[in-house]
Amino acid sequence: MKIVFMGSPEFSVPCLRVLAESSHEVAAVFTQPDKARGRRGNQLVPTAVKSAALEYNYPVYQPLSLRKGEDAEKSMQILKDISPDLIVVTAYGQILPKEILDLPKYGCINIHASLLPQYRGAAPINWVILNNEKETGVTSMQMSEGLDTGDMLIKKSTPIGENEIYEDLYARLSVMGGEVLKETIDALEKNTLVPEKQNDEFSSYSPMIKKEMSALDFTKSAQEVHNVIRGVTGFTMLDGKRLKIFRSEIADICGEAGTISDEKIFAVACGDGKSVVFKEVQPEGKKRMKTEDFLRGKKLRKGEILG
RNA sequence: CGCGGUGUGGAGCAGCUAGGUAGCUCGUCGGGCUCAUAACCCGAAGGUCGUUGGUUCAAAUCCAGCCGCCGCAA
Repeated sequence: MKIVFMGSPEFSVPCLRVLAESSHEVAAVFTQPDKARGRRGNQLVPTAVKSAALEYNYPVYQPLSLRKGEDAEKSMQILKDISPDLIVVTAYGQILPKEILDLPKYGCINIHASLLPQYRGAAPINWVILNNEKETGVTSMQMSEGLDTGDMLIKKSTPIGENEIYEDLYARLSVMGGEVLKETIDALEKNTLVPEKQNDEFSSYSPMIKKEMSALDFTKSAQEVHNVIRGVTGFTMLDGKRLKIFRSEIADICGEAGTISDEKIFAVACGDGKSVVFKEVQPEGKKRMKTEDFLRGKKLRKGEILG
């Protein structure tokens, strides 16, 4: 088959590699435009998918939009010229117009990082952790006009560990995404796919993550604080400086909410009489490090207030 | 030229404002002790103080450029 791939972040890369290692032809790769990033000189940074695509010498297109403007028209023309049998989309970051959805013979297939119909939308991996889910997965679907509403094709689930963080899950689901894509395409060729409609009654939506959501509120329960740290990386203030928290655990240590309840292991008391123990942190201007390393250079006092 | 931080043995840091002996908490290695539990005691190795140049009798420290890492903002 002649396939066009659309994706942007690291999550999409395993899917692209699956296609690259298959017998199918990748005729083009669409990804988001390079973003200005960095503090010095605003350097342009390509997406992970672009970097990977260049390894295989695939033609890369980075339209600003597929829906309107000059880029959209050009893109449409490019796609028509290619006339792909299938378009594979995963975490592309743009909504495809119906015209494109209808273009390929087999339509467009999307790989989504949740067990649909739950957690449709942009940030399913963050939200399953924020909501303390015990299980999530990857679903492939035949794309339709709605956001992640298409008929489901293949679904794979995986348990979420108590202390597992967004990064861990992201990496795991990313690999699973590749596996699901492979199975989906194999089944498509053998014509053994059984599309299953999504039950909208059980659907839920996971909106984009906002920065404020990372601010830790220690008046909440330790579990809730723990989930924020795991799901979106927490941050708080210590000594007037910003401190990011990447990993944590819950411990039965009492204390006044928002104060250090055990200075030797960096435990902070929460609103429900338990504490979160920071396991991996990053001080402002410093590298990310394990708490034990952080504590070698920084002396904490019991009762010290955070936030 | 968006704002700012930072670079010191293997790790995390102090020292820099007021230039003059390389320090702390760990780790590693050797020895002792034997359960004091993130055990303790003694000893040792290990550093061109990011880099280049400048000032100076003397620079980790002051000045300038460059490189690296990072937070915020986009």
